[in-house]
Amino acid sequence: MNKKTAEGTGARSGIKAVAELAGVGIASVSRVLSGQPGSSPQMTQRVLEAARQLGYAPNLLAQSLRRRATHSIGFVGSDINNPLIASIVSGAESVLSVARYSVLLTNSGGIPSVDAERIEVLLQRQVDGLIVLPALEDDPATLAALRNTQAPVVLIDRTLPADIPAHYVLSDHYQGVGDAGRHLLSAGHRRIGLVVGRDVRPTRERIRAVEDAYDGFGTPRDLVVHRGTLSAEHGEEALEAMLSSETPPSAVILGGNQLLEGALRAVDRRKLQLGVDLSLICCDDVPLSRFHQPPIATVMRDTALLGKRAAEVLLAQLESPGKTEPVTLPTWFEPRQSCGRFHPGR
Amino acid sequence: MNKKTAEGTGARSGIKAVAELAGVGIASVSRVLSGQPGSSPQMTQRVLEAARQLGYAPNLLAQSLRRRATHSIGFVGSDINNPLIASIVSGAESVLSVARYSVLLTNSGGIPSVDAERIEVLLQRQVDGLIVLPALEDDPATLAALRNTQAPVVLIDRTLPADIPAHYVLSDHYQGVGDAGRHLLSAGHRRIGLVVGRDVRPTRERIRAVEDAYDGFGTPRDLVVHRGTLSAEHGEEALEAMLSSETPPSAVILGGNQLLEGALRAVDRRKLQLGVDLSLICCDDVPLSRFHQPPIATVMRDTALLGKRAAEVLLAQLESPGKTEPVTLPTWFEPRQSCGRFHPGR
DNA sequence: TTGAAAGCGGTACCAT
DNA sequence: ATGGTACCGCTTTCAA
Repeated sequence: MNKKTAEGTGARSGIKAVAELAGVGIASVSRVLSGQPGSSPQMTQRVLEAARQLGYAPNLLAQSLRRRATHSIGFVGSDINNPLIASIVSGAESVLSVARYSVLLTNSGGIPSVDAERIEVLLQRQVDGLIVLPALEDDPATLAALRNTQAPVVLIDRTLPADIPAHYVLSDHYQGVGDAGRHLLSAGHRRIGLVVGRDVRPTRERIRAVEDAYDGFGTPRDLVVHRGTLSAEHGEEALEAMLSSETPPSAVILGGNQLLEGALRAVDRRKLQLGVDLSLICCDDVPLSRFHQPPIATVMRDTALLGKRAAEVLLAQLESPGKTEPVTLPTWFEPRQSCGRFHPGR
Repeated sequence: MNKKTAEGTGARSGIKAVAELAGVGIASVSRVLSGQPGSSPQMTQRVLEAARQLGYAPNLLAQSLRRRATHSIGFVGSDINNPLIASIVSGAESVLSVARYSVLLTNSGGIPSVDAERIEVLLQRQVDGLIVLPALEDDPATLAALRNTQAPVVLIDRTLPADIPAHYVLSDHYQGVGDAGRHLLSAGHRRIGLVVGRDVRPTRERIRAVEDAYDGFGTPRDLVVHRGTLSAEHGEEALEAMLSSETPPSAVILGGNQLLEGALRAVDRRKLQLGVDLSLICCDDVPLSRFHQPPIATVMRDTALLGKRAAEVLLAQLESPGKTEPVTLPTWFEPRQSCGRFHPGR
């Protein structure tokens, strides 16, 4: 298929080689290739032809250095293995890639110091912007790293001190978990367990939501909060702990999808029947949970949308910087058999 | 906490500013900061102090341009939402990040032309290497893109024409699926359905494995192969099609984890009891599948390891280029209730 | 040991 | 419309 001689010898040729072959100046080549106006049709032809012959491909590194823009953004999350995070990344990537931005992905493993370190590296790589899901909202190193840049930063499901110039895309956990709580209370549950992660916005909102639900029922806040990491292991531990207490809760809300697997292990071991012996509600969808026996009631949200919105906010800032209002996306409660049927208050 | 004056004014200062503040030459700063030998203790001190004061952070773009190495690698996959891919990425990222490499992540959506395009962009960004999971093994554009570089390329679960210089990390699908097939055959199944994706290595190996299993039993190859994408939708379609045929298979092997959800929809709709009315085996683990009622038999593999090995092979090539033998990682069959109990051949 | 200067591969200003 | 050239921020001879 080689028309001429050295077509596609490997993308080694630079703009200089193209200029030589075309017998024109370097500046002209740059103009034509970057689609700037002010080139005669002949010039355009010659350059394009030469570039094609040499199989020229621009060195984006050099271009970025000179233009002071890399057309790349950094994503810092805890763990891409979490389908929640994966979905967010995926959503963000989809809108960024149509805008021709590349994504630098980093996993911090949920370790605050790693968050900070990774943010620093990404900034050194001169990313144009950052989408961050930090493990903590008040880690000094992370905050320092974030303060250390002019590049726009979008946070997902976290709120940072006001002195950090950042943009926010949040989920309305309060609504979904509130509905879940009210559902349980009107089903007669009076002692509800809530498994949560670290003290970040979703955790606070979920607790507040259930507390307010109790208040709305004029019932004492008999809420059992279990804190830890949002892992399957913690899900198991948390359920074990709650269920073996003197006065175990009759319903449990899991504040994270990863908890479900562990929770089910504990439930299985104790041969409890979900929806009968214990009501269970999970926050965030898990692939097969609606096919579980019984199906697992879930507080849903569109996680891909979370990533998309974050990317959109970021792109908008890249266009024209400025302050923005937080974007809040809905969550909703989907009752399923695992949270049982109504039965009169005890 | 600001010791001196302008400490941390934003990472705007370059190596030049450091040199000026320290009252030394630029070259010396570079030497000290990049840890090269041949600097007096005083020089080292002065430079370090100046850098600290200015909150200097290197511009990795400039460094990469000059060094002709970016310390970054590109990952091209179909869809990070697939927990399988997510796990691979995660595994790769974990070993790359300890080697201080950054990862550029791209989703192709399983579209061959997008694969090619994304590979091209990553190469223009001068990634030092590539880990690729292309949708097809013979897409001309993708192959051309891959041929277009000196950078080492590692393929996962794909084999390319011999003229492409690439390295391979593969799964031994033949073993796991073979065991699954033999399990079904000895349980008395004679007509087995196999749902697969496009014509890539895993698909071929799985078909071959079941065929050989039939042969090993001296039984006619009564295999029903259904081809399509590896989506939940296709899983549903495939099962609908197979189950509504005149002579439906009594057992089905799903050649991809995403198929399971769809398959379960079809099974539920028909009120079939898995392990009794129909035996089902899924390739690759799905989070809750072992908690399903009944638990889903699965052909397992360590997907994170797949990513780790790929990264290791890549790093080794970056150290010292050369040809390598394909790395093959095991798969194994885990029988569970969904594939029923033994019952005599019909 | 140290620093001046020549690039890396582009972009963009400025004069022609 | 075109091309020379300074420069982006850093590394790396090379000479002092």
